Amino acid sequence: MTPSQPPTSAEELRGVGLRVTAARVALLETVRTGDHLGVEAIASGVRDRVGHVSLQAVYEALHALTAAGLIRRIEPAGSPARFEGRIGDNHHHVVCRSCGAVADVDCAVGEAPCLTASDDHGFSIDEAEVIYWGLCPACATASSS
Amino acid sequence: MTPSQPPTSAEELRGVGLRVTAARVALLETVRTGDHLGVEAIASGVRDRVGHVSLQAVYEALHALTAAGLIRRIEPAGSPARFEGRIGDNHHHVVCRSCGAVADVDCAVGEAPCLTASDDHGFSIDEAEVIYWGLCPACATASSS
DNA sequence: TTTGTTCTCTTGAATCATTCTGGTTAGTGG
DNA sequence: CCACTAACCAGAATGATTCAAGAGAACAAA
Repeated sequence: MTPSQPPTSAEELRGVGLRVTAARVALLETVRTGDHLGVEAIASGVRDRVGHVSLQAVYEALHALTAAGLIRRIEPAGSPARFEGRIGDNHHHVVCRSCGAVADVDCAVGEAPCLTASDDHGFSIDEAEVIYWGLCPACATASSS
Repeated sequence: MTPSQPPTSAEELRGVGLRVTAARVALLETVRTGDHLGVEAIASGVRDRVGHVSLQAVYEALHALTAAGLIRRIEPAGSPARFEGRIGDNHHHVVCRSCGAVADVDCAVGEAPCLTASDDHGFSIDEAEVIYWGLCPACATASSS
C-alpha cells in the first residue's frame, strides 16, 4: 500500500461513517468534477457513471454527504439548490442575476466566520456567507446591446 | 397642507407609479411594522387591516412593491421568502440555523456593494449580500442544555 | 463464509411555496 | 362621468423537495 496517497472517494466516505456504494462514490466524483451543479445535473452525472439511480437516492445522498461535510450546498435566492466539492476554505460566490451562473470567489480570511457583525443581537455566529450579485460577462454583453 | 411631512403610504405608492388600493397600503404598512415577515404572515396582517385579500393578490403586490423598491425581499437558504420595509441602507442579516429567526445587522459601508470580490470573474457586481449564520439566543440556550 | 442488523435505494405519493390563467372589479387620467 | 388598464379574484398548475414503506445491499460479528 501507499500510505502517502490521497484517500480515494470510497475511503473518504468510510472515513465519515457512511457506507460505500457505487452511487455515492459516483455522486461525490460528479460533484467534485462539476461546477456548482444542480440536483438534476448531478443525477444525470451519476447515471452516466453507474447506470440507473433514482432522484430520491440522489437527494438522500446529497443530504448525507452535506451533513458529513464532504460537499457543500449553496442556494442563491430564487434558484434551486446547487452543490460543490470545494470545501474547507470558506470561499464565497458570485451569482449572475440574469442566468444564475455561479463562480467561486476566494475569501481573504479563509476560515469561517470571515466577517464580524457590527451587532450580533446575541446570536452565536459561526459563518458569514457572502453572495456577490451581478451580471456574468455573457449576460452583461447581451443586456447592454 | 404641510409640505415637510413625510409622505403617506398612499403617496409613496403613487410616487412609484402604482395604483393606490387599500390592500397595497395595508401591505406596505404591515411589512414596515412587522419584522421580516413571511408571505402568510403578511397576508394575515393585511387581512387584519382591510378584511379579505387573496393570497395571490398578496404575492402580486409583493412583487410590485419589491420591483418598485418600496420593500425588500430576503430569502435565506432553506426558508420561504421574507420581506422587510427597511431599504436603502444596504444592511445585512443574521439568521438562526435552528428556528430561522432573522435580525438586521448594520453594514459598515452603507451602500452596495459594500465588499469587493478578490476575483470577480468578469462579472459586473452591484451588490454584496451577507448572511451571518448562527444560533439565536433562545436556540443557543436550548441546545446547550 | 454465513448471518443479522441497519443503512441505502426504490417506487410512488404528498407537501410546500410560488406562478400561471382567465375572467371580473375598481383606480385614474381625460 | 367614461374608458382604459392595473389590480384582484378563484382555481389550477408547476417545480423542488420530502415523506412512506418495502426491497435490496453493505458491513460487522460469529
